[in-house]
Amino acid sequence: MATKPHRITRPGQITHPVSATRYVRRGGEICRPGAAGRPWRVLQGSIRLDHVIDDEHALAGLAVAGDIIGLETLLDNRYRYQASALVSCQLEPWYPDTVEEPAQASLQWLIASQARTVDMLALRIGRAHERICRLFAMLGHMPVELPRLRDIAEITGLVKETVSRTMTELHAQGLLRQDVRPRQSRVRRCSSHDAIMYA
Amino acid sequence: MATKPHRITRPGQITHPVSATRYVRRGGEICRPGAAGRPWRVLQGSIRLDHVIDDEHALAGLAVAGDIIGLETLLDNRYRYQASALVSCQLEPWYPDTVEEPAQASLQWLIASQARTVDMLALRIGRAHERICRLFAMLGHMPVELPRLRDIAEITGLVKETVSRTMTELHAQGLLRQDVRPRQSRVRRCSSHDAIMYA
DNA sequence: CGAGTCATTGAAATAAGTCAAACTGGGTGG
DNA sequence: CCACCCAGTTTGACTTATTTCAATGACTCG
Repeated sequence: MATKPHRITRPGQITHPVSATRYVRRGGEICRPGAAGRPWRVLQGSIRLDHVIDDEHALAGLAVAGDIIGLETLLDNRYRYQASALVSCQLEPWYPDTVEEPAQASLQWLIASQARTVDMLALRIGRAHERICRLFAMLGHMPVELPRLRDIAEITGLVKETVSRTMTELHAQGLLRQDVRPRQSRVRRCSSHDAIMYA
Repeated sequence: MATKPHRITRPGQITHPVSATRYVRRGGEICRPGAAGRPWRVLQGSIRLDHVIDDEHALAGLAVAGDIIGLETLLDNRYRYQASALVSCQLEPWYPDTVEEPAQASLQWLIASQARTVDMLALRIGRAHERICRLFAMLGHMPVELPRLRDIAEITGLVKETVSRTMTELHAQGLLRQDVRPRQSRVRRCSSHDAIMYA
């Protein structure tokens, strides 16, 4: 707080809504189902959405730069999915464009959502290295920061060991930049305080 | 024809448009991307949606009884996906409920779409028999008519041989009704005339 | 420094894919 | 009307990519 003024870790404590850009580090939780909140636009990074039911979680979607998450909050102010950062993310609050006709806009979101579904499904067929490369393509080619192997595994429907071996292979083939390795960075113990807000 | 009056096998030959209910037989095409059309409500049966690009097709979604397909036509009157009947289907034209606020309704569709995505993704992880059983659960337990093995395979991300073997297994375990076998019925040569309309 | 998570590696087990061949049954055309 | 055709299905033998299980190393964070 002292070194980073205006930092807020709890929703509802927004101090200076001048620029409410929100930074979430790799592995951090962005929102949880049932919690109150608003939609966000992803400025940077990539996000996984999970459907959580009885502490079982199932992959529900991916969001990359430009996408809007939490649209369902427009309905009743509640998140339906858990969102967590695959890599470090930058978000900004998003408000519906009142200029555009609401129904039209909603249809656009629907179409975008369905298009994303096609890509997601494709991440679960084919060989391991195909799946992983396809994922990287979705997240933006040549990522500087790599998602956790566990995340990659859960998204592609592989196990983490397979992902690890495949990544090693990809490195050997020069398909990944030398410096891009997943080994670094342990995800901070997730205590719902991973979000860092700048005012 | 003698025993089943009013049966028509070619579109364009609608005789009595009193009820525009549309019947499509297993394997039949319901709509194709780019074509003009309207939304339909699925009354019976189940449908696969495919994203077609350069005669490559990728599974894009599933629709079961109660679902509405072709919502995107509200935007520009054009279908985005190819829809074909996994099993024989009954459809009726669907019109947006003007009573409900459009944006609200659109959000509901979006939420439904995302929920369906979760289920679809689940069809591509786990063992073959788990995937297939999960699919049947989605399509409504204990289907009387079975989708083509090829469809089951493409939806679950397996190959048709694996599906065939697994089905045999399921039969042996009594998990499928004796009379429910996929072997019957060859899908009619698909010349865009598979729709059957009743007046 | 320990605790815990994440990543890596190896060896063995196996479920699923591949390739090939035969069967099936309903359309279709002669 | 019937033989043929063909998509769909079934089955077998073989291959292999991936999972599983287990153990170790690496790095963060408290």
